[in-house]
Parts: sequence; C-alpha cells; structure tokens
Amino acid sequence: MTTAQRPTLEAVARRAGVSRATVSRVVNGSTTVAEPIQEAVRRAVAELGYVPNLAARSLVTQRTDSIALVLPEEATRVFSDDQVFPSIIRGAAQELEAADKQLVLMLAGSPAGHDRVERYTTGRHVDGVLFASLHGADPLPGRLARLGIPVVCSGRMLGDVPVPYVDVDHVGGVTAAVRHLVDGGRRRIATIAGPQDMVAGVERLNGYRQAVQAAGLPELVAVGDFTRESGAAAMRQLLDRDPDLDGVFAASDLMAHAAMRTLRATGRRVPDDVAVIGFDDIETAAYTDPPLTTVRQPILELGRRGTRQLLRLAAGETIEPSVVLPTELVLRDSA
Amino acid sequence: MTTAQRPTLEAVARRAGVSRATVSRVVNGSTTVAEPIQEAVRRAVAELGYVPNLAARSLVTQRTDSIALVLPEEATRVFSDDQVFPSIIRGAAQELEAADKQLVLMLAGSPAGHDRVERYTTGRHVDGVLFASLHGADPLPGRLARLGIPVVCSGRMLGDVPVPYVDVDHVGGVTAAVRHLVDGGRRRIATIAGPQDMVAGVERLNGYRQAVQAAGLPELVAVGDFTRESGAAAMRQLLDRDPDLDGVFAASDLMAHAAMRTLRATGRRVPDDVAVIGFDDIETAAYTDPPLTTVRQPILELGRRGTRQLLRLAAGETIEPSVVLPTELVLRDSA
DNA sequence: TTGTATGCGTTATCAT
DNA sequence: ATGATAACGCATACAA
Repeated sequence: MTTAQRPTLEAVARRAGVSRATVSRVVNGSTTVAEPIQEAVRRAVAELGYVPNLAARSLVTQRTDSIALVLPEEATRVFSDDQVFPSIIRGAAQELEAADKQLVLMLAGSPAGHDRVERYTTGRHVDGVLFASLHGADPLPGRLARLGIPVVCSGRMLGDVPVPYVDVDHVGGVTAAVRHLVDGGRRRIATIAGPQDMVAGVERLNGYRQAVQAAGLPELVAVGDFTRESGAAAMRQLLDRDPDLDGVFAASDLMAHAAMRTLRATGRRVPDDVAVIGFDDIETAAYTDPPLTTVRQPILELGRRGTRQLLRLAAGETIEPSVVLPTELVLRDSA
Repeated sequence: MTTAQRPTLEAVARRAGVSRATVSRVVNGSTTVAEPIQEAVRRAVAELGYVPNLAARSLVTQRTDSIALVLPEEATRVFSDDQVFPSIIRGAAQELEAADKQLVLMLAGSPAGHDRVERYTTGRHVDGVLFASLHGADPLPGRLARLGIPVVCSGRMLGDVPVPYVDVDHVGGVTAAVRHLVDGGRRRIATIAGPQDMVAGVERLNGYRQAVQAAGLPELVAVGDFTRESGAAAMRQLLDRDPDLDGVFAASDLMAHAAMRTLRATGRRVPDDVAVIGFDDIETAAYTDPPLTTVRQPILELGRRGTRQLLRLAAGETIEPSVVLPTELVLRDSA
C-alpha cells in the first residue's frame, strides 16, 4: 500500500508548461488545441501516469457514465441454474458496452441491500437505473422516477406504476402452449404456476386460464416459485388431485423439468401418458429427457431493449411507456 | 425528465437554520450535535428529500465504499450454464453486503471493455478490485497494484505477479480423483484438460500427470476449454487415439457431462466400461445420467475469501500473499 | 487558441 | 457544541 499520490490535472499542466484548462481539453479530446501542445500534454500525461479522477469529473459534469442494473433478489436466487437473470445481465452488458458506459450490478435481496441501492442510486452515482424481477409492488422505481432519475423496468411492474417498462408476451406464449396440448388431444391439462407476486407468474397463469376456458376444459392449478423443488412439489400435488391428468404447462423450465422427473417417478411416460410444456427455453431444455417443448422468451433481448430504452431516457429522449417482445413455442419431444 | 434540482447540504442548512457543517455532522451520525438541533436537521432532510451527493463526498473522503469485481470474459461466457462465475459473484456479494459496500461488476471480455475497466478502476471509482478468471498474463492487476490500488485475484495468476490471491487446491483434488480411478481398477486413464492459458487448466493437467505417473500408468491428454462442446470433441479425439480407455478425468463438469454423452453415443456404458470424473461439482452434476462423480471446489467460498482479503487490504491491513482452499472428491455413480 | 476564474457538493480544520 | 472556511480535482464560461 504505497498509495502513491496520484497526479492531478494541475501536475500535468505544470509538467507540460500549460494551464489546467488546456490539459483538460486535450484529455477530453477537444480539437481546439494546437497539435504541438497536444503532443506535449499527452507526453506529460503518459510520463506521470495521469488518470482523471472520476468523482471530481462527475461532480462538475453531473454525469457518471454508468448505469445500475438492480435485481431485487438474493444472490442465491439470481444465479440459480435458471439462466433468466444472467441473460438479462448479459443483454444489459452488451448494450452498455456498445454505449461505452459502465454496468453497476446491484443485488438487493435483503432490506439492507434495498436501502443501499436507494442511497446509491439517489446519490447520483449512476445516470439511470434498470430494474429486473420486481416482486409485489416495490416502491423504489416509482420513487426514483419521481426524483427525476431515469428508470426503466425489465418486466412490467405489478400495480399501476407510471414507470416505462419492457416485457415479453407471456399470455401469447402460454396460449400457444395450451393450444398445442389441446391439438394433441389432451383434455385434462394442469398448470404449475409461478409466484403470484410477480407479473411473470400472474400473467402466465392468466394465459393458462384463458386458454383452457376457451377450449372448454377444466382448470387444474398448483403454484410454485419457478424453482425445481417447487415444481416437484406442485406436480405431486396435481397428481394427488387428478391422477388422470394428461397435460401440464409449467410456468418455468425448471419446474417443467422437475415435473417430468416426478411423473416418471410415478411410472408415467412423457409424453405418452402426460405431455409437458415449459416456459423460458433455458439452455438445458434441449438436454432433458425427453427434450423439453417450451415457450421461448427472448430474455437476452429483454435486457438489451430495456437498456436501450434507459439510455435513450437518460439522454433526454422521450420513450414509449411500454415495449412488448414476442414469445415463441419451441417444439421438442415432451409434448 | 423533470430533473428536479436535487437539494444540497446548503439547502438543508438554510431550512434547518444551521450551518452546512452541522448538517453534515448529523447526516454522518456525529454524536456531538445537540439533540434538538439533530431533530430539526433530520426534519429538514426528510422534508426536502435530501440525499448526499456521493461524488462530492468521495472527492473529499477519497473513498467510494464500493469495490469492483472484474471478470475478464465475455458476458456470454460468464453466464454459461457452468455456475463458476455466478458463484464467485454470489460470494463477493455476500461479503460486501455484510460490509455494507457496493459491488460493481465489470465484464471485460473485449479490448474496449478492458480499457473501460482500467479507466474506471484507476479513476478511483472503487476502493479495491477483485479479479477472477484471468487468462494468460493480464498486466492489469499488477499495474493497479503498482498504482497503490488494493487488488486481489480470485484464482492465482499465471506468471510471477506480486498480487495477493486466493485459489483452490487443484492438484489435491485431481490427485484424489485419479487415485480413485486407479483404486477402481482403471488402467488406461485419459484426461480432458482445460485451457492452458488459465491456472485452473494448467494445474489440473499437472495434477493428472503427476498422479498417473505415480501409478505407473500412461498419459492420454486432449485439451478443451471447459465448455460442453469442447468436451465432446476432446472425448471423440481420445477415443480415436485409444478405443480401449477405461477412465476419464475431465477438468470441468460440463466437459465430463459431454464426455459421458459421447461415450454412450459410441455404445460404451458409464461407469461399467468407462469411469468418468469431473471437476467443479456444479448443481446439475447430481442430475446427470449417471450422476457425476466429481471434485468439488468451494467456489462460493473462493469469492467470499477473495473479497474478505480485499476488504482487509483496502482497510490498510497486511494480508497473506496467498490463500488456498481445499477441494474434495464427491462420489456418485459415474466412477 | 490559450489562460483565468469560478463552482460543483462535500468533509474537515480550525476558530469561537 | 457550532460556524466559517479551506480544500478535494475537474470542466467550462469568459477573457485575452
């Protein structure tokens, strides 16, 4: 820890024999500086190993060139083997890379984490905030928006919050899935729903309800939380209630995977006895046994679009209050 | 974008009828302020919705209370379905949560990203930097360390760089794996090695070489890059060179998984004909067919320890130049 | 084209 | 216990 005193603009200016202003101009790429002087400044910068102090810079520019991606989840959950969050992160990272902005990832599962996020974002440490995976009616996005901080939600918020969002067409995807089951002759179609405090959970259940009703079929619902464990439990519950069910739509691939294992454990064949369709199209969906038919959601694109919208907003543009991306049924062997 | 002018200390001070200094004291929890005044200040803060400007604060305190986790990888790679990086992130997030510091995640796969990381970290935007997954001999960690910026590497660096690190006991784990194969009567033991520009790849191959030599057995090596695809290709290569091999140690679970599939595709049974052992113990290792025997590395703990070391370093403490965490052979059915 | 001077919002050092 | 006041390092309006 020598903590060598870092050279400042002032030091570079002295070394190059010019004023601070001129050094600043060169460092920031102004074209109005004579070439020989630019050269001298650049040499001084290199010799001293000068690096601008970003805090000082953003204090005066009122910009930080970094944006926050907030995941109001426990880290354990964010990086479970469902690739949803990672994909959103990737999408955001790609767009920010292109814009040469810095990604600040904030995990806010705990109340303390939530507070820290609030301090950090309201403290103007970032130029904008992208939220993902909101549970219930988190007040933070609305609060930030009211403070004039650019905010976009990836995944619509529950409740009636005036924050722009991007989301996927949950209902359309589920409708296609259920219709496929019906077309395949299934008549006792159950669903393993997602958590009902998240839009993704609510919407996919809505889609299921609408679709089975439209087909004149009965509803059979068990609720999980998108994880494998909850999927297995829900599947057992459904079998208890209707041992003769012949189709299952699970609101996540992880739950679908667990459901297939549970079905097999009870001696049922997939898809011969029971057809199973998932939602997400995670990477391993093609490797399950049998390969999983599922609804693909463009989750990477969700992260990208959300980020693009946010960057536009932060740049002062007016953006659409909502963007909805299409989903697509991917046929494999499980249904 | 109303961008309401954010209230400053000055505004709060006027409102509360005190000086800026006093407001600052209250905001920062100084005890030397009379209770009634504290009360008045707090009310003013609440009424105005005052939030400290972090840039201004860190400009004077020279601290940012945030640390960077740098992953010199493409986002696509970081969030592949191997859970190594996510676990490191989780570990770091947990420790920082406890320390009430902010995690800044930086993906630096591209040269541009690498530059951005350098600007950001040398720009004093963070109090310390934790590197993970270094390829080849990245000069950045050493450079930052020389600038007096606290740096720790999660995973030892290739080359002889004087940067403190934490890593797992690769050789010990591999030795246990190969010994288990030998004890099981295997005599033609191959390895699918990891990328040779990373310590994890190099060390695991070293471990394999030492172990088979110690057992008086021949070497059989193919090199992959930890991914499934490379594992399948390497397995085919190995079978071409020795169709009668009876044991495989793969340097990652993903490669082991692909190897098992490839073996089955060629009509071989696992473990009857060929025993397979992986490395990592990712979550899905227990769900492969057959469940994968593998070397567990405490990857979450690696992230945690690295972060703890970094925090100590940033606090001015002297830390051990290296910390090595134990690995453990987990017996399942594939070997 | 270059330099001077000012302010960004804090914290910290002094007095009082 | 509280209040002036001086940094902190930079960008920029204005002057030259």
